[in-house]
Amino acid sequence: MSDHRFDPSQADGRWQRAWEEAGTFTADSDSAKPKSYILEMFPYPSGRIHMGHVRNYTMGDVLARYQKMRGHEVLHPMGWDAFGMPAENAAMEKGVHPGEWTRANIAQMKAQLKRIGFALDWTREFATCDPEYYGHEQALFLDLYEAGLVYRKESTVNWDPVDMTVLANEQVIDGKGWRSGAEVEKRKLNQWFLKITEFADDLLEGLGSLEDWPEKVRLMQENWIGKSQGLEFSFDLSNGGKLPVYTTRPDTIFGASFCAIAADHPIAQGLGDDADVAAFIEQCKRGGTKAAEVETAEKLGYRTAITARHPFTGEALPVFIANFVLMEYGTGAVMGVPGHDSRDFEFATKYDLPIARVVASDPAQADAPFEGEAEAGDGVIVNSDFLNGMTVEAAKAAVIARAEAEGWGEGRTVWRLRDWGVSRQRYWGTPIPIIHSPDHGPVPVPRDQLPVVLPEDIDFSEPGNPLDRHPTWKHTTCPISGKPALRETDTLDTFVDSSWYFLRFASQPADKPFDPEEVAKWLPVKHYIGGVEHAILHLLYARFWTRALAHLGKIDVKEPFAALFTQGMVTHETYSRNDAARGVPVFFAPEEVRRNAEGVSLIADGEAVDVGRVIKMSKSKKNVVDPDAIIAKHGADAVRWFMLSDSPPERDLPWSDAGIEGCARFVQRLWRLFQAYDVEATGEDRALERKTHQTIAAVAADIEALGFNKAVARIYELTGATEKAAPSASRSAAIRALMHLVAPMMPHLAEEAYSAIGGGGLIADAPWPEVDPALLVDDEVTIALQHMGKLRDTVQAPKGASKEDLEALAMASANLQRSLGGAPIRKVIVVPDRLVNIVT
RNA sequence: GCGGGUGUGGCGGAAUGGUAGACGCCGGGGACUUAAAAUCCCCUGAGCUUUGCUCGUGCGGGUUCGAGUCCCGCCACCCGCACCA
Repeated sequence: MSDHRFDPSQADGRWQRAWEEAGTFTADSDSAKPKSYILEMFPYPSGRIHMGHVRNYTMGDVLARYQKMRGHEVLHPMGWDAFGMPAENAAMEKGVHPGEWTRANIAQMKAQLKRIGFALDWTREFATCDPEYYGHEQALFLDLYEAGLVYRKESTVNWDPVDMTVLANEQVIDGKGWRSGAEVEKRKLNQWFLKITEFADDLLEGLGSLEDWPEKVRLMQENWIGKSQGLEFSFDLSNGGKLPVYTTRPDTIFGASFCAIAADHPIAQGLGDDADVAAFIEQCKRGGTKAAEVETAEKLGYRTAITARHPFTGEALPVFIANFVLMEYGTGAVMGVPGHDSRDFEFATKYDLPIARVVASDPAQADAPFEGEAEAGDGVIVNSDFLNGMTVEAAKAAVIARAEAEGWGEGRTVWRLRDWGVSRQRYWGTPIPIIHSPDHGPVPVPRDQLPVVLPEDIDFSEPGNPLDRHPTWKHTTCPISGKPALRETDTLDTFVDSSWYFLRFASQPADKPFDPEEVAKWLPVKHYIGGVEHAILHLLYARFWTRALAHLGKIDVKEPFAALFTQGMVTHETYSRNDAARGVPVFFAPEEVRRNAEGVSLIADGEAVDVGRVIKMSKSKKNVVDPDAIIAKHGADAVRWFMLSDSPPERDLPWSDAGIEGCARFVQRLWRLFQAYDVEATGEDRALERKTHQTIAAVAADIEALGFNKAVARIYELTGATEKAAPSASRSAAIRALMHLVAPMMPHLAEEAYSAIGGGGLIADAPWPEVDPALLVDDEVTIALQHMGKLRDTVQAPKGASKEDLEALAMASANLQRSLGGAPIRKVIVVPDRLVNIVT
């Protein structure tokens, strides 16, 4: 070793080529080794890799390289979630074809990923916009269709009345269309749905087996599926009709003071001839479809002339049309119990309806007043006839039993989970392989006509769905009658694309979506890593597809991801100035500002800028740092090391220039230490040997638990200890161990050093160092000496010393004796190898 | 609004109910150098009457010989909410 500095600008590329030429990371399905499938959520090809990707993929990369060192055959693939709205937006704004734009982005991002040196099997790469991929997806869609898991129904969308187009939730800003600024309306369209609810129970049940998923994600999915037991019953109406309602709180039925129905409920629609009712229903249509908007909107109601007869008291309850009742959930109608439901409370207060107490902390509190809000908690039932004195649970059962016995209602399980609407009125997605025949209705496209390929010649100059406007594409013939027919012009939700891509990575036959035998070899994924923002939708949909395919007998796994890890975001502080003229902040990028002793100033004019909070990197706040620039400056290993250091992986990682510079310094520091490797050195250093073996074991445990920041800290410690040690065989062994320990994290540096000492072959192919268990335990420990739990002294003791010996050592401490001050000792607590605590 | 999470020095964080602040960054002092960079060494939670003591893990209570950790009640911030991916 002669170079004084490690030069990533030439080493990075050299080793990346070496791995590629050797096929080091190409997964061999036929290998006899144990298999590990390591997967990170594949990226949307937005154009540039961002730090969030780098963090996500670095974590997966460390696991993949580590598992390989541990003798596993590793599958670590990469591909592109390539359909979606940004490509269409680019088409509208810049006049580029979505396909061209996407392909160019993929090429650019792939080159970026390669420069970071990830251990990826690029032979399995694909993009979801490849006709081959989405053709197989169409076949799977038809499989589900034929199995009765696909159907069509009306559903509400955000409608922009000016642009005459359907808007995504993110395109609705404050209830207005993002381009037109027009107030968005709710509109009904016929759309395709997947019957995810058919698997609701199984999806819920399956959560219990996912032990290596974060508890919080399982909880979120559980709440999302939202299994609830309740009562469905019908009110007799004053107009002779019936009103079926569903409630999860039948125990509070004596507290009901009104009924509320959705604006699109048949009864409400039936009253639509009345101008006031029609106007109110119109009003309810305004605003977007987002849950957060619907639920924070002011509760509005229209009191109809109809009343509902209470099944027990016979009282006539007013029936309202209300904007907070959703037709999609339950029966689209509720009984309002203001005392014990916060929405009902707000509504009753506004419309001056009675608020009765039917649950109290104890029977003596039966007439306690409410303190400005509903009480949804547990208690005993009061003011409720035959339910009085029961617990909430018992009363629920009693009401359901009574309703069933008397035949006016029955217990029912209701799910919050709704069927998955997969129709999108857009171009850049998988065409839904259905033909609408004038004689036979919707008919599947015959399998031999798949894939239904998107037309290339499209026009984005007008709003609306380009597929629908295309002059010829949708015109075809009915597969049954041969008569002219129209293609479905909706495309599939891009979540469908990401619901089975992990199966395609495991096997890529040309004639079918995947090979079940290959899938069986690799699945389930051993570690699946991605952002917590996917905790519910993507992960639930992927679990659903896997189940549905297992249900059809196509694969033999139900849960695709054995272990899930959700990593935090990469954040950065923001720099801004308030634009007085427009009253909004103007943001500056990190490279536009300079930080010095006085603070942060704009390079352009030298004047100060406001330093804002540390938040997620985003283009709109300009607080982004481009990985390419950083790699060019510091090398891939420094960036990878930064991604793993300091912050626990599940938490946010604040980017800082000082931090990356520290990492780059550490790369050089290790390089200097590696140069001190001396194969001929002799002599033992027991303490360093111990430290080395303890570190190897601890780093392995930390990596397996994804505690990368802790592994990094251990490596720093061993580095420091090794630097300080005098030359010896033990020191050379420590240096060699360090090369292997950092190999998954700083692979370029590790290869360079390994080759320089003549390690032989690639360190990427070398095994993880062995640990001598005898060296893992220390023979001396530090004992804390406490008085009343306060530290007074510490003392060294042999490991495993007896309680009596430890107590004697404690009593010999002058500091402890001074604290005791001769007070009588009431108790002595001795924790072996830890502490002695004297209680006086 | 509903669901989920997070909170420890100037900063990122560490800590099976048992020595709070490992490790890193920043900062201060020193060495080397004609000088700088690089590198190396030392210090670095606050306070005090400084052999040592007191306070200190978002806030207020509690359990315990002992609480960052367990329990109860708050506060602040972040994420998700079904057409962003």
